[in-house]
Amino acid sequence: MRFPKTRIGIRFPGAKDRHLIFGNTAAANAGDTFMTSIRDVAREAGVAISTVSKVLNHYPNVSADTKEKVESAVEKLHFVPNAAAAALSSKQAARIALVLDPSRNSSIGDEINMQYISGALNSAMELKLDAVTLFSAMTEERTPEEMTQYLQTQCVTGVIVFCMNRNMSTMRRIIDEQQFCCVAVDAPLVNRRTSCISVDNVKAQYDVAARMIRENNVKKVLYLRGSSDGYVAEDRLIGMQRLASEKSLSLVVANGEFSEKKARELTGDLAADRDAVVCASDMMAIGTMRRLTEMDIFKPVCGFDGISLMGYAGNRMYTVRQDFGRIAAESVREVYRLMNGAEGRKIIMPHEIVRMKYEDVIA
Amino acid sequence: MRFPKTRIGIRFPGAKDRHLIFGNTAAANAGDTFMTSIRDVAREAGVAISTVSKVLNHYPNVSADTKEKVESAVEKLHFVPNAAAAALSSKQAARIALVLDPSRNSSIGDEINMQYISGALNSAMELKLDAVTLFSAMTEERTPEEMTQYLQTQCVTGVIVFCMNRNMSTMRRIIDEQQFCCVAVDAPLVNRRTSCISVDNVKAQYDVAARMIRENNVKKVLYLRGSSDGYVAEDRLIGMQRLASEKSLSLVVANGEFSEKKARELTGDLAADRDAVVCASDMMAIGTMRRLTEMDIFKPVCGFDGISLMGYAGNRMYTVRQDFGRIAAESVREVYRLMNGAEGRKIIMPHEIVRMKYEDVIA
DNA sequence: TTGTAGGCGTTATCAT
DNA sequence: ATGATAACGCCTACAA
Repeated sequence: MRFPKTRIGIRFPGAKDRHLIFGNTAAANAGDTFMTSIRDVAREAGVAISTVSKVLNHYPNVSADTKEKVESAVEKLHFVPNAAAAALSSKQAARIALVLDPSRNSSIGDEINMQYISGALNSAMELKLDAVTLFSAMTEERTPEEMTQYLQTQCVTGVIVFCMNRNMSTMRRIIDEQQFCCVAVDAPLVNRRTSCISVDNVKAQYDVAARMIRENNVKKVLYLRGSSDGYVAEDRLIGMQRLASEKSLSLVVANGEFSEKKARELTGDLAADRDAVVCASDMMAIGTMRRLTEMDIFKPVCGFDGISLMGYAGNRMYTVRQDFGRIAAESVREVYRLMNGAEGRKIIMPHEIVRMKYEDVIA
Repeated sequence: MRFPKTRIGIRFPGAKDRHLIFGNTAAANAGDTFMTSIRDVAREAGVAISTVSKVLNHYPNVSADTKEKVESAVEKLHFVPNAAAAALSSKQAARIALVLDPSRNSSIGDEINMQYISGALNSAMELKLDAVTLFSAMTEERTPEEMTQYLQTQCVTGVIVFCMNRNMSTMRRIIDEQQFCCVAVDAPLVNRRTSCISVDNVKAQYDVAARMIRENNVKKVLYLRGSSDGYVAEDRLIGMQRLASEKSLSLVVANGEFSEKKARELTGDLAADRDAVVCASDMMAIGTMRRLTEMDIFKPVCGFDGISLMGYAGNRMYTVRQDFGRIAAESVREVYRLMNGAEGRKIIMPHEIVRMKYEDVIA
């Protein structure tokens, strides 16, 4: 037995013979996969391989004439360069990793993560970056050294962390070590090769609560804050506190941990003598509203994120809409900038105060 | 100017000099990235490169002694083989592509897609396959030739299509051409190198409707079918028809197109004289239920899919729960089988009739 | 059982 | 402006 048992793949008989007949166009062995290579293009265009490479990579110093010849050969042969070979040769892969946490609070997390993914993938495609998606569980179960090796192995040079929180020690080390270009979403981490991106959480929380308070007569508010694993919870709390002090509100703060369930409980315990409940996330807002409905009392509630589930949650609530797809797209652009040598920086994305209703979310 | 403008990446000064000093451990030029290679491992273990390779790939015919030496060297150096080089060299990449459609009916699609993704990625990791995710929009805007090239370029040998429908001509061609190992989810496409996987849609639709009918006195049912772009709609309809004829039910069928909105409308138009509404998807069930509530009448409704949004939709409804994560995991295992030479086949996954309530979906 | 050497498709250096 | 050619890191047929 010559081949290892665990190896994967279809055998390509004859693949090794191809060069005997120079080029592979003639080697039509059954089962062989035609990988039209740069060599075929070169032959078709009647130029050297290196010239083709120069055309493909938009080098200067190629005559318009040869350029055209090469391009038409490329077209004719449907040639697409082999990414693996390019990466191997240049050691400069145009490859980024997206790190997500799929296990966040189910419904909400799914919607947000899908928006992240599709925003990122579309943007990556435009920039001709290819992307692999990883889960935080996968990064955190590795040591920083293992993770570094893994990323190098995969020819990844840029990483976008969509779920950065204080418990992610491996990713934290990766960021600190600055060996890769990173973008941290919703976490205030910046260095020469790391940028961060988020909405202005302080202002957004302030804004949405202010809007709700302006339209209702509220003096005493219950604020359900998020857990402090994430970095955004503090900012949002600050926004709320700022509003409370400006408007001389009575403020009770409880930790709802971004959990619908926890918010339900806290609402039951603490909401009775409050005029309104401000929640640091939509899921908590939904839990709160639901509980209030069960208790058969009405109080204004507001959330944060702008997920479509809010449209199903009964009463219309104010919330902060973040455009997650756009944030992801911008993150990709930013990591691209970094990969081209730019310095890390902080990016603030716009937000919007909205009122979600069923009619708007239904398709 | 020597480097093309559009190139990506951080320069690694000195990278090309490394071989002058044989091996790269000594070449600690600033900015250089240490790619510990199989060569380093070989040196550390005092064996030949090919021997290391054999150990790594679990070839037989390696003495336990050298095997151990190599393995400890690997561990010591945190060595991880370079996937690009391996793929390039062997032309047998352990790489699969996941094709999804993120634009399906928002909420429902997000939840399902995330379950697909996480199920697939986890399973891929176990099998040491790496996965790239693509969107159907990306596959379908390419010609089959371009797509083929692209996949080869990316060293992809296996493809799982989670959103296969009759409009996807490019993927259809890819499947028919049998150049890649494919798994089609929810589409009855099988050939030597293509498997398909889904629940038994006929039986599932029959089961859930039967359950609902048994517990309510229903004689006349409105069935909201799905659009026929997808392959499952027909099967579900058949299941419903079978039940109707067995139980001598009066059956009215309308095309709800898997749309919540459409289901609302149809409910308004057609439900009045019906005893119950059976929907081919949860989203339609939600739309239906919502409309019935607005009309202030109650009729039993059942859905299909088992998404958690059902828990928010008010009344408890029966639905068919599919374990999308498990389906995805199984799909990956199947594509792995195919990549190892197995033949395509049809796989039926189990389903479950459930009644979703708020308490079950809240976290 | 272990080692040697040639090749995978591309990029980059250096002549021409 | 173009063309040889040596890497890139790994795999594998074949020799030892």
